[in-house]
Amino acid sequence: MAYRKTPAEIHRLTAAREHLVGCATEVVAEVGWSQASVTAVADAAGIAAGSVYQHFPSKAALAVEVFRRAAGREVEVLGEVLHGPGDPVERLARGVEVFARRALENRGLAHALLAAPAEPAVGAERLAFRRRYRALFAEVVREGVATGALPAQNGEITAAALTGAIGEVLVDPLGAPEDADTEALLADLTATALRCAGAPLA
Amino acid sequence: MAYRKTPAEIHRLTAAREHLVGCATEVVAEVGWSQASVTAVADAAGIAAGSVYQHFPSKAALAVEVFRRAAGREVEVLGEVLHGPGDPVERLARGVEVFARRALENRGLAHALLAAPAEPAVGAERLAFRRRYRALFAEVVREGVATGALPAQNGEITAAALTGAIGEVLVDPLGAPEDADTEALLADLTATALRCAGAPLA
DNA sequence: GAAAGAAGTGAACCATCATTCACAGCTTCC
DNA sequence: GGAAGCTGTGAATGATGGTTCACTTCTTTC
Repeated sequence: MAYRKTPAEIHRLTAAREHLVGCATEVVAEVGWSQASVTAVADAAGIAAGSVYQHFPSKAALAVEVFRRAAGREVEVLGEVLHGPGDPVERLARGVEVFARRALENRGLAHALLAAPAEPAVGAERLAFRRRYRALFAEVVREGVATGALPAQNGEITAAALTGAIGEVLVDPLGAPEDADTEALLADLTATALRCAGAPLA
Repeated sequence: MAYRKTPAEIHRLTAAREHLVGCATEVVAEVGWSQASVTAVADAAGIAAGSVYQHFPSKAALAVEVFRRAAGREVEVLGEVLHGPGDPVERLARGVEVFARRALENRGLAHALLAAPAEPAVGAERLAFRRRYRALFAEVVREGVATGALPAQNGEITAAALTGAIGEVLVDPLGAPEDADTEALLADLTATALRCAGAPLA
């Protein structure tokens, strides 16, 4: 009598879940959290509203999953660059540039992750991820201070400042449809970030 | 038959409106925008929920008024410091310090103005005010570049970075009930801001 | 002091959505 | 092939909270 899921069925279910998360991410990137109703997301995924609850216990849980997936990718990429080869200042510069470039290449999503108004659960997640960005930056800053490439400073504060500065500089461009000169923006942002950490001018 | 408001009555009305705005500000500072329902605000002001609509056409209009009043004061104070006496770098340092100190002295309100989730109308207002902060900072940075006290840079970008950096550095302390060492935080934040603008170390 | 008009009240109204649930359609198992 | 159990459906449900409105209370005017 016991009913056991066949591998194919399991695969179908997880695929459906992945598809739902993917579609939800697209909807959020396009219209923001506030407009991403359960109905809108379900429609985008081609399922009924009620079916969302086969995969997630609540809308908030789905939203958190969407956020974690997308933000997790960014943390990972940033971490790889910051832990990669090169001296601390170089890595910091590349980290900022890569982060900003990826945001500008995927504006809708970046805006949703960084700035768009969201329900409390997502807000909490945003805070948590900001701490992770901060921790990554703080590490590199402390390294730079240790090697003497950067002046003595409170690495945590500098890291928080970097996180905030990057977000704020990007907010306007993220809202605009197309930026006139992305490269110039990236150069200016990177330069500002380096100054913020006290790196000598190139 | 024409009914004309007596001066005393006009005064009473505007006083009631002021009182409402003041109470709403307190409520928002204490519980945030999301918890500040019309009923809660009306209760705090000692009036009925319906009476709110004698003074404002909608809850959003009241919220915007609350935001503008409070944020306007900060812009004004910051502007006075940044336009005050002293060389650009000194003024920048004092501006950052004064801004942060005021925020830390009135944490609830500062958090509501800078970071707390809010309805779209308030979000738009927040963006507008961030542009004003940015414009103020940009002015001083450009001055500093002109006098040679600061290295060549894109003043707008630096100003945006300063705005974001200050906000981000303050977010955590604003959430905490009481900070261990406010003065150390202020010193670190100011130092970071100066580095961000490229000012030589003190 | 009485009529007329404005402000104040708060319970009812209404719109919006997340969530549920009775039912239909498939899959598994024997 | 048929019973049992799981997934999918989408209209109904329910909670929330801003807004309205018939009514009361206060103010002005003559």
